Amino acid sequence: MNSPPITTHRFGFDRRKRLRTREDFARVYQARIVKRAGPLRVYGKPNDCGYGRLGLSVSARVGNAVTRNKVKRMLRESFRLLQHDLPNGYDWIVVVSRHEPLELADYQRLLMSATQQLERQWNRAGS
RNA sequence: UUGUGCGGAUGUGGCGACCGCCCCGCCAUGCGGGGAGGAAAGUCCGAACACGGCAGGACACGGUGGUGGGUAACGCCCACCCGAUUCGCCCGGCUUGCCGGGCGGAUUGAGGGACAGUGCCACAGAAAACAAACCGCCUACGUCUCACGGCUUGUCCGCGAGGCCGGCAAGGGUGAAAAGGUGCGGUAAGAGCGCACCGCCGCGCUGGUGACAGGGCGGGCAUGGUAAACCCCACCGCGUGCAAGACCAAGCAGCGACGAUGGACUGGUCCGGUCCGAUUGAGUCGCGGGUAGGUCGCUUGAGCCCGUGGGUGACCGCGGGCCUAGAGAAAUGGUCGCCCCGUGUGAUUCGUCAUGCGGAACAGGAUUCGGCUUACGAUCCGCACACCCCA
RNA sequence: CGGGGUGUAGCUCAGCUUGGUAGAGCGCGUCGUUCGGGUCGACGAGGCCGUAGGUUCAAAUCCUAUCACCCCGA
Repeated sequence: MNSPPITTHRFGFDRRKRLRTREDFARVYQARIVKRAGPLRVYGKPNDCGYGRLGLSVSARVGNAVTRNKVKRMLRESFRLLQHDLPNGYDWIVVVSRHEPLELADYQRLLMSATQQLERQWNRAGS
């Protein structure tokens, strides 16, 4: 309580940790490794950055601009808080289909299970 | 008092802690400052700005449509005019519960022209647009037949009934609409046939910037509806849109067909203007190849606030103050605590206390402004209606 | 962000230009044909023309707003 947790982890989420170009997205999509988790489809592919990066794809079918923004904020916040617990060194793309927005904890749980399944799949393919 | 509808105003409360996001600045591992809306929405209008070398003319096409004003401009806003609906009061008429007129209030109108022309008006109905006559009404005039009466015995007169030729458009009926309305006179019956009032048309007068209003003279009346049908008139409009466009960097590969008073700039056509071009090929079409990175445009603007003056008002002038997102796979969020508000439950010494839930609707900048339209929880204000209470 | 289009029977569409009767094919139901089914033939049901206003005597059609879906543009 009176001693704040001393952590070496930082929970920032700046522009370097996002997928920003057409090539970034195309490279992950072309790996064609995808897991479904509730309303989310998560694509994953290892990168050589040494940290995880996130890209979001939320089409207009999900809802109007307000609900799209809300979903994207939830997913970014989930990734930000979980970024040291998720499998390290991957590029992720989360594609969202139409649904009612969920709580933050639900998105965190969905993201965690999908990324762990993807890592197992990559390890099997590598070995 | 409560509820509903319409119109208007406000637009997710305050403080703090931690973890974060976008932009800017600095004495730069950090610190400081700024960070969604009234509709940011729909993209329905109008502009700014950019490019098309110039942005010009005619036709076509599209838009707007009472008048005057506001504005950079508008299809927006303001004031006024006119019409429609409704309510109240007054007057007149009669068939006494309806019709007509005047005044006032409220609401409302995409509100130029239907005597420039063309088209359409289904069904019903006799007739749907230089009127006509189904039922009906009439027998005065003309004529025929029959009955009766008269005396001057006739191709006579009177009277009555019926028919024909006719007269009429009041009433019935049809329809969304039937060719001015009401009343009186008039007539064989009727009718603007005549008159009064109202309406309509023409001419001129007065008032008003004007739409228009008022009254005068003349005309018995012609001129149905539809222009959110074509169209006519007046006014406006060149096209494309920040994915406009300017610059930098990177990268590639060409091949085939067609092709000449031809092609490009412009789009629907033509004119004007500019440029390119003649088989060593302007350009068009098809196939194929390369790039999808960066900087600028990018936020100081018909800007906002306050005061003051002018104007009925929209709005405008003057003075002072302020700088208020500018990112581009695209930011303004999450967790928690306290206060505050609403509400449920329990306790209560009726002052409150404890605890649970909720703090919201419509919705988020994407070049920028001015409008319009649509969406919207709660609170407040105004109007209308309903209900309840009191008198 | 900008530009354009479509909503009509269960499905695919016509009708809208020039306003008065809502139609076609497939599908569905009943009957006939057949031993039975298919094919074929006859008859029939099924529509607030996406929604809401307006113009008109009259609107699927004309005008305005709104909702949903689809396409195109560096």
